[in-house]
Amino acid sequence: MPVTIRDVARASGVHISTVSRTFSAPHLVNPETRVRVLACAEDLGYRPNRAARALITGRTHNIGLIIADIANPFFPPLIKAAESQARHRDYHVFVADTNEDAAAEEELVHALAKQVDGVLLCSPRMSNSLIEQLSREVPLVVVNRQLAGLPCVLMDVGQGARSAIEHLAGLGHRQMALLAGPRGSWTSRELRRAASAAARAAGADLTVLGPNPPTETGGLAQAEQVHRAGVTAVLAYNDLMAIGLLEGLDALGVRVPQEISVVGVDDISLSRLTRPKLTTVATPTAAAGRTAVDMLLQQDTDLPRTARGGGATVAVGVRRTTAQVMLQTELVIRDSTGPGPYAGRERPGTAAAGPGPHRRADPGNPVVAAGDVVAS
Amino acid sequence: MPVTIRDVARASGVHISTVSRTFSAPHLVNPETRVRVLACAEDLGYRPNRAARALITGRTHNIGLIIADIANPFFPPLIKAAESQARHRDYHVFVADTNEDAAAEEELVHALAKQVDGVLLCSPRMSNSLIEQLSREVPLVVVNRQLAGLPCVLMDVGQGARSAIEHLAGLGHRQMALLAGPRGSWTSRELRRAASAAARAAGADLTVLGPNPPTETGGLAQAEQVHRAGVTAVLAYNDLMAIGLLEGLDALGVRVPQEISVVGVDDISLSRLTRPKLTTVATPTAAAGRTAVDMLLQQDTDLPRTARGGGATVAVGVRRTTAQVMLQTELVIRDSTGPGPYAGRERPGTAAAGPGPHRRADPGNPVVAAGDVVAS
DNA sequence: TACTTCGATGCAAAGGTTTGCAGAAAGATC
DNA sequence: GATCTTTCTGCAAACCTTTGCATCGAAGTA
Repeated sequence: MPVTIRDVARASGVHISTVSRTFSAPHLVNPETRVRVLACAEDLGYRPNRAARALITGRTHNIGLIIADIANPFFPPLIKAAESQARHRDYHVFVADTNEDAAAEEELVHALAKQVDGVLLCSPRMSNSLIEQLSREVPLVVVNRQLAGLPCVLMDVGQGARSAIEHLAGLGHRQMALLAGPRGSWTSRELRRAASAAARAAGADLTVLGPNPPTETGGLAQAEQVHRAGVTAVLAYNDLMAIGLLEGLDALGVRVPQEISVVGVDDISLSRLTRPKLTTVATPTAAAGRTAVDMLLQQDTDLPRTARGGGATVAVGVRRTTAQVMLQTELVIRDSTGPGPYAGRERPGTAAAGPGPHRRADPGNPVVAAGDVVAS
Repeated sequence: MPVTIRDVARASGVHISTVSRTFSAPHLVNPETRVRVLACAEDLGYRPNRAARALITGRTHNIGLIIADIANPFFPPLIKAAESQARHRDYHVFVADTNEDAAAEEELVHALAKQVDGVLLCSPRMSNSLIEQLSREVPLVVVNRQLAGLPCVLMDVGQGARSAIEHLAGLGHRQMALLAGPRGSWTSRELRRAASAAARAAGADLTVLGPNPPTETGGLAQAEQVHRAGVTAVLAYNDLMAIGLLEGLDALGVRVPQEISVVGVDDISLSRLTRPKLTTVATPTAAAGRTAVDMLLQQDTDLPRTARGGGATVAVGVRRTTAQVMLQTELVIRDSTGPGPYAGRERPGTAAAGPGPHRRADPGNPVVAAGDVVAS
């Protein structure tokens, strides 16, 4: 029933190899023949069987996309961008969800390895060493994790945290809390590192609460803790947690931003819809998706998959380019942050943020810190 | 470099066919041999090549999932459920996003057809006839669209709309509006049909506004229109639009629910977070995802794909079961609906909804309306 | 002992495509 | 007119599995 290359060949009176070339190397076939073949193919509704093609070329034209949680609104823009970028290059995307589980992650990489040309690992929860190990099984691009020797797409949440803390300090806050993210998250560590340093520089105290699940519930559950800690400003690991916190504080009768200021990270579309609207560190998720796909496909064209032909395939030192791309973030000031108890009594050296809300700019050009590494 | 079945065969001193059987028909191989082979396979890190297997068995063990818009929070729970159900059965899910575009939908079905065993078409925007035509190319299960002769998973939004309208009428509303969804949406038509009938029965007027894009922006853009229409209650195509509408009304200084009551559809997690919290018709999205996968895989085991062997494969009338599953919805009353101008002056026959908010019950058992159809 | 049965394994074809190589026909060069 | 190119097409092997059939040895039966 399914129409194969053979049917087309028969219908157009040429050999199957000519049909094959009509599609994969058109310049090698006579224009007249080509149009005839194409007409027949169109007519019969022929579509090349990708499995068969994959078998011989070693390329499936699929890429895997492993993410922690589709339900987190942070990811869909990334997925959409990755998908559309992939589609442009005639690739398809396999999306898989790990439910924030490191074990599921490993399992999925294995399962995907043989049926994709590469995997995008987004916000992994696995250990670095495990990721490195898996990268020997299938080409990997890692998003939101820095890993020497592997291509990474990073968002500069450190800079974002710094801006957020400076913004808060500028508003006169001295007692702050950081709602940490899940264990195993590079972003969370990065956030914590940068926020601590920035707080110290601004002469403010920073209490770290967590780790927490990166969800509304995670934020909600910490509301009381935050309240008891006596802080006047909070930076949350992501917007979802910030929103949960907003909920929880509201339930406790704590007013935002009058009593406590809240800052999120990600700038998901939801953050414009809460009351008060959320001040947040915008991360360029779509750009990250696009960039990651590009890097994977780049890497992929570098190293040909099938070593057919001649006997002992002497591995002459495959050259793997492992660029690391750092994408910029930006603080978007809305209504969930306001003056703290020390407002007006600012310390010198802490830059006061301008009064008007920043509008989020274009994702901007990636700051590329490329490095070449020669692997075996 | 990649380890094949041949490597395992060599290492364990048996023929490749024995290795193959060790995995696909273990009962046919001697237990001792089996453990030896398995040990070698484990040792070498062998994973069967799914492309090669697909080529001969005709099954890819992948399924395609085509949805209108991943960024719509309605879909992620469906995707997660589908994925986890598929994984249980050793299947993987290809997720693709059409950006609400009917043409992209068709294109994607074609592209996916050859590399999946079946496709889940969620909330399609294509015409019925096109869907039917595509279903001859690849097994299809349709979600949120009723189509004779094809397996469908439906949510009873009609019932939901009825409950919503009755709830509003019970609160004393007589002038209502329906914010329609996108063109081509079965759900939107269904909603409109049921809401109109229910409004008529309750002696209320129902103005239909739309079609609209099913997004916050779509709802926001209609706020002024709604205001001008002089209605006191609105049923929106989905929660996202309802939330956008909430925004827009707020901007116009219209208070919800004091001046206008708003009801959404879907019960996305966000609807608990808006102020006021959204009254909405909960749809069993996760159950829909699970059910759809089950139906697809069921259908798939029914009709063997490859007709190898014996000469003319006389099609003796393949029996296609085309069950249609209708899942129940439920009205969840929160804070965005309140008394209308006719409160207290209720007409007999309109059941007043209880005051306490309904808690959403378990997804419940599907109401199955199964039918057997003999196709060629 | 001769014959059947049965369980385990090997053999080889098949699935749809790509691709190096070879052959043919046509055109160019001398 | 012979030789060399060039352009196009055909041939057949290869990719990695699965699977119907054949084989073979051992156990069971008469």
